[in-house]
Amino acid sequence: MPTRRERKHEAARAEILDTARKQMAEHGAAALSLRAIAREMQLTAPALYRYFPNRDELVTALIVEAYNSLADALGAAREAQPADALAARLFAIGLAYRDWALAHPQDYALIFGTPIPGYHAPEERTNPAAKRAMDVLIDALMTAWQAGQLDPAPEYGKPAPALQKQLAAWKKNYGYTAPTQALHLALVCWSRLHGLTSLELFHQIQPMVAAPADLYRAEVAALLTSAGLELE
Amino acid sequence: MPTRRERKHEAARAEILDTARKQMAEHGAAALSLRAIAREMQLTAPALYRYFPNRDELVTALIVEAYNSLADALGAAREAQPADALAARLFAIGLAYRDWALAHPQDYALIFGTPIPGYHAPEERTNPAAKRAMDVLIDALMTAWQAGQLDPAPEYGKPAPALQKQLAAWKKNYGYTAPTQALHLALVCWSRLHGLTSLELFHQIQPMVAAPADLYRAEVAALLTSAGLELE
DNA sequence: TGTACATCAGTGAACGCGCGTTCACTGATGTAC
DNA sequence: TGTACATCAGTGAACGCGCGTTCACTGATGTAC
Repeated sequence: MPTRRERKHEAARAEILDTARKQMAEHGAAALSLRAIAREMQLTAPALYRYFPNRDELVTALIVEAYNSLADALGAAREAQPADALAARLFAIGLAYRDWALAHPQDYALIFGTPIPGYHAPEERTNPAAKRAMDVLIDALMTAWQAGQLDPAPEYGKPAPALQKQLAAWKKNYGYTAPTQALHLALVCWSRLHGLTSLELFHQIQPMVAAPADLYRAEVAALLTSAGLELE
Repeated sequence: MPTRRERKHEAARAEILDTARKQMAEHGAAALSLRAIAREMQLTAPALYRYFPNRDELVTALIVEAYNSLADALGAAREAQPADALAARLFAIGLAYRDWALAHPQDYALIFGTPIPGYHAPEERTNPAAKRAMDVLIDALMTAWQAGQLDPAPEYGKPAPALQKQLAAWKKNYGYTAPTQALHLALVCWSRLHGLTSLELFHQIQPMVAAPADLYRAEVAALLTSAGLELE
């Protein structure tokens, strides 16, 4: 049972993170500064040290929250589809990836963009959060596999021995029960969703295709084909 | 005919850019600073203003050079394959994309990562350089199309009308003669190469698959299948 | 219920640092006659 | 070939700025008896 004081402390901490996110949205993740956050909150900078031992810890907290936010968004998109509509679920997850990125561009940049100079993420804390997001994809594919609906296109059918070995190691490390084929597909899905999203968010693709939504949708559909899943 | 003085000026300018690249490699693109460059060159900071009117101009020059370097690398990879081995050429381009990124991580981050805070790229100068790189891909696909070897997989066969319209606009804008199908495939290739490369370079994928080379190679192979091209 | 004490939030001044950019300047390198 | 002048490279001091972090402190909020 948290005391009144503890609750206040947590609320203040949350407000700092919110303000930080707001700053990121305005000036970019790399421009994050304790002083600017304090200024916006009408506090002096040293006050923040009651809540975070230093700037890096604040950044780490933001990263972890960003991964969780992404995982929640992907999970919610999946749950919005009927439990037995496996293709629709994967499709929804695919679209949700880009939607989340567009809605939280700075969180996206924080996670997937250039690392902030001078900051090094403590992997033992960021990896579990990252895994949560990845697991939404893996679960969707594993469920499809269990239902006998996963039928990878030939090019993804038989991973080469070298790749097979890597996938097996990953599977063992993380304790997955899905076949390595499904894990391979999960990585493929992620990287293909990520490729277009990243190019769009960092303004690489707009000079060529101004509104990449349709391009993205087509790629998600192609992804389903690669997995052997069919909508409807 | 450049005078001796002009040649010296150009050489000094080039040395500044080299030093900047070196600094990027050490501390990241976002930490670029005129003073640090001057320090390393044993100059005072104001001296750099003889060569660049301000910091942003230097960053722009670095970006343009990075795009050109990428375009050169992709072009060289293509040329290293026989002119009639169209599949092999596309495969080589695909592998070269990642190789270049691994060899020039900071140039890659500068181009494709989070934009540097406070810097806004002048598109009229960076776009043409970006186009040079993209054109290597498009050329390869267009050549394959002209040779009647391009046979897109069904999922990429018929772009939906909305997408078709976007592709047609791009084609017209840039004056391409390739069919929109080939242009679509070029974007797909790029985004799929980019997705994995970006995840690897920004250390997203290593916790799962420590050595992503095989995964990447498999994706490039899958890409050829999507285009209907066959190696050998 | 009231008092004595401990805990915590936040302040204000200061630390040493690095940044981009300007300015008036010195000295060397080139050019014109 | 020598001299007078213009051009350019680079200096050193200064500008105003923002940063993360430390420290000793005040005042308010809670706790124990």
